[in-house]
Amino acid sequence: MKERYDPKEVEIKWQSKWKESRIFEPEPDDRKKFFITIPYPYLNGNLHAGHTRTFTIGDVIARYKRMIGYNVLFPMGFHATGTPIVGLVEQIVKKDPETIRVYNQLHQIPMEVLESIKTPENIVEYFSIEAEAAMKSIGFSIDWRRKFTTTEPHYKKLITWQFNLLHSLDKVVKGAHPVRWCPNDENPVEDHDILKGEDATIIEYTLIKFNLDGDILPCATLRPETVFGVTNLWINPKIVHMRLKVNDETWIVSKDAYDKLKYSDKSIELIDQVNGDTLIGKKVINPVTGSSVLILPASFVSPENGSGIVMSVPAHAPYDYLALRDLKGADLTVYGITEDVSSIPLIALIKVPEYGKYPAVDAVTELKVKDQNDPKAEEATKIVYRREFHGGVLTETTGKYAGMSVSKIKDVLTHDLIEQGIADVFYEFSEQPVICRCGATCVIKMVKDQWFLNYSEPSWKEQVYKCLAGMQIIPPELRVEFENKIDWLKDKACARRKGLGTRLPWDMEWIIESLGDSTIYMSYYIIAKYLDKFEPEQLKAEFFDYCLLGKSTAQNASSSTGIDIGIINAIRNEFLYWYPVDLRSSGKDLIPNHILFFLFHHVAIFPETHWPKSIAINGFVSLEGQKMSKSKGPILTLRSAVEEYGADITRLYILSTAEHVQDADWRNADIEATRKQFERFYKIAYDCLTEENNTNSDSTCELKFIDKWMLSKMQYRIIETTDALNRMQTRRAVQNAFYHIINDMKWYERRGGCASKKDILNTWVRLMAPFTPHICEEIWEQLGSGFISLNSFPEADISLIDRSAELAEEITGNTLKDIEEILRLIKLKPTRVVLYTAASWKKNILKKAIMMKKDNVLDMKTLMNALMSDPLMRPHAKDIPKFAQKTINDVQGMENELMVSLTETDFDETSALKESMDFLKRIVECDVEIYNADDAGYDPQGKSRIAVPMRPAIYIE
RNA sequence: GCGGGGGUAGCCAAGUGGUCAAAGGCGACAGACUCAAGAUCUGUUUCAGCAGUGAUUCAAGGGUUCAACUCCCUUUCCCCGCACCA
Repeated sequence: MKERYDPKEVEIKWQSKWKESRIFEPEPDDRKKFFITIPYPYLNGNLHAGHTRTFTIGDVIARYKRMIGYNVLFPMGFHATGTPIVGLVEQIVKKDPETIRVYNQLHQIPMEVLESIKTPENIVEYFSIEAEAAMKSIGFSIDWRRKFTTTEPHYKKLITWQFNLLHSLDKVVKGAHPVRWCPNDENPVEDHDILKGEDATIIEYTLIKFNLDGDILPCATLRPETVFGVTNLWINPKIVHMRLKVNDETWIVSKDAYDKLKYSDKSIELIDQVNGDTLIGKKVINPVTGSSVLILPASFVSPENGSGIVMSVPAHAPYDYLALRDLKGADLTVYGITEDVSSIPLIALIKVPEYGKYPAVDAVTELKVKDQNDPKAEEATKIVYRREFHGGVLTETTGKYAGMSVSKIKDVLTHDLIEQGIADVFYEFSEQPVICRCGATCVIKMVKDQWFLNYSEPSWKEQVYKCLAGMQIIPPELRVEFENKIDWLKDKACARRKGLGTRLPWDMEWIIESLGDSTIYMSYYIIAKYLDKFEPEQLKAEFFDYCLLGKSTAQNASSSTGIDIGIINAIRNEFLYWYPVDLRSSGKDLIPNHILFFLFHHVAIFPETHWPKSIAINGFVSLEGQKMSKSKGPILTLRSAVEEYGADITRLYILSTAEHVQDADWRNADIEATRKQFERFYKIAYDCLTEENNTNSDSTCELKFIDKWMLSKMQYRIIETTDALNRMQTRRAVQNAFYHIINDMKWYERRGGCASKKDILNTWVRLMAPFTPHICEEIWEQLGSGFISLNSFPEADISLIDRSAELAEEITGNTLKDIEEILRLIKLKPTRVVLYTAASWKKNILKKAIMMKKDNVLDMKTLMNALMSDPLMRPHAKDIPKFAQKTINDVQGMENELMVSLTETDFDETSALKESMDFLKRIVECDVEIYNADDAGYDPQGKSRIAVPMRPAIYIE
């Protein structure tokens, strides 16, 4: 161990020793196993600070588990399937300036390398080498024998097997789904291809088919339940409508709606045009209630929204109510309407606590909305909608749906109506327009004949809920998030036309989408170790059936694949040993995709005993307050961080800067501070080890309060660190194992503690080993034998917890603080400091009060009675009430631990202070005297009277 | 809109009923060391105070309690996800 800390030297030394000794290459044995995985990185860039955080947390847990006796499997692979790598190659090959800049300057790829990249394979090769080197440089304890890339032929065999299996289980089905579509490019539009309307989402409307003499007038609505309250339809008389043949029906819709329908999965044929005004005054049949309602004119109806035909529900929609009211007295005879339409009776169907029978009417009255053009109409609509959605219940008007809450009805009702053929689904963007990069306006297209993983299937979801219920989620608050996401997940298109990946085995023109192929790859880590034992073609279904599922026999698997039966047995046994996954630790961005699919596929394929055990989630990392971006910057690569600060400091910093799902902000000023603290740690260790060699007095020196205090403190640090690690609170763990102990050591040295430094260091280094393994190995080399990485994690020794020593240090520290505060205020250089510890009668009162608190009988009356009956107390009768009252207040809020310490130890304040007298003298630079108030000695101002337990009185000259 | 997470001193950030004027870090200021700078160490950093104290604070407002940053209600602001993309 050198006097000056050189991270690089230490890190290279230990990384190569670990490698030579193969200490992170576990084989099954009789220990308990722990299988931890981190999502493999996607190879379209270098590992950055975000990866650094997620992976370091995983490595710390792996190292910790190893030190507490588990046989730990911590493997790593690389993800390369999908489209981004293909896209990146295209950009690099055509020398896109922005791409070249980002990858050359931010990802730090030399120009000659960039120029040599021609194929996706080049990218995969380059980044996989870089990523492995990066992970090694920061000291992750990964078993590298098991690495693989998802584009390898062997791996594709697993995916083929998996999808065949899912297909046979009816988990992969054919269907159609809506996508954002550019009519000009004739392609789905991805996020980064959108010029305008990036936030637009696809909204599903229900289309209700009103009947007009055989023609269908479809009305799009987000609230299908209101069909029960329709009093009329609205049509804009100035708009030309289209009559269409839609499948077997005839529809009338606006021109815009016609354009949209062309991209749906229906067959559409234009018949002729219909002017809006010719429809007004006619009567249509409400397909749900069977009632006949009038079509009325309304200028507010816009052809761009929905079908261009609107159903009117004045009882619950302020606009409809207002429009109807506005028609009062209007002359509609031109449309053949002679009745007074404003007297059409409203139909209520939702009961909501805030309003009477007609919520729209009440809202309009309440907000004093004038007419349909009043901006407040919008507000009224929002309020009514929100209140009805959250608190509304359907009334008898809705027949069999009566009593259901509005928030639950939509899906059920839509489903029912579609089944009866009286409704349909209509898609619309949440905001318009959505413009493609090419300039064209995007539409929503139904992609037909698409392959889906039918995640929405209730029995599949049921299994996932069951799996989740049996899992530990870290942090626990996130469980509800998982439940919501499972609930939200719909069928997922799982095949694409382009990108890297495995072909769908039964429909070879499709490539399996790259999220679907990243779901059970954890099982492949077990196989990946044996890749040199067989060719890809040998990995037939029988192989996976037996090795992963135990179907049939090893003999059969061997004979149908030609793989040695010994290998087959070894793989099966290893699988049974390592599976299931004990912990999957990931960034929070992967919850709604990778992590969720990981659960779905595991429950579909594996028996319950092999379902995952726990999931841990962590937040992102930003740089000096700015969001990182792989493709635009800023970005900080793992390698450059390690280059600049060293592996251990980088690890320590990223672990300590935020907890769990909280986002971390990487700040150079802060990591510099970590570096300084770390160098201090190194110096303490170095001094301790070299002192030990020179003098031998330490171990023979008698233990003082301060030494016992340090040992005691250490036990708490161990307890806290262990507890934090068990909850995967790495920040808290580092606080305790590092920062708090540093501060303890500061105080310890300042107080002149001398004993057991080496013992303390021994514990401390082992406590730190999961976080900063390199330096700890380096120190351990001088302290113990073997690798610290394989040594045991410290366990707290309760017998070393010393409450008297803690009280002694507390009183010393507090007294010093008080003296310093007085000195600061009186601004004098002291010549004499006199301390008086509290009189014994006060200590008695405190103890009595604590005892009463324990028995739950503490109050002023009881305490006074007890005190006054004690003859020894009588001399102080005058002072007792005031002190007793104060004591009661103190004791009410006193921590249990302290009460125990005060009553159950034979701690003596005077002797504790006497022991630290030399220290106090040194700090205040004058003579210090200590008396007990019972026998005050020198006390010119009678200060001893104000002394209370744990708070000596002070007199300064 | 739906769902999730947040709002604590100049900044970052602990803190789920009493040990809290509130850990830790950064920054700032002062002192020690130094010819000096840096590093390091010590202290201060809401306000007032020449005796260890007092007053007012934890987004805003209200409530529960002997006691609230901590529990409940209302309001408000910020961040993230809402998909076929890894």
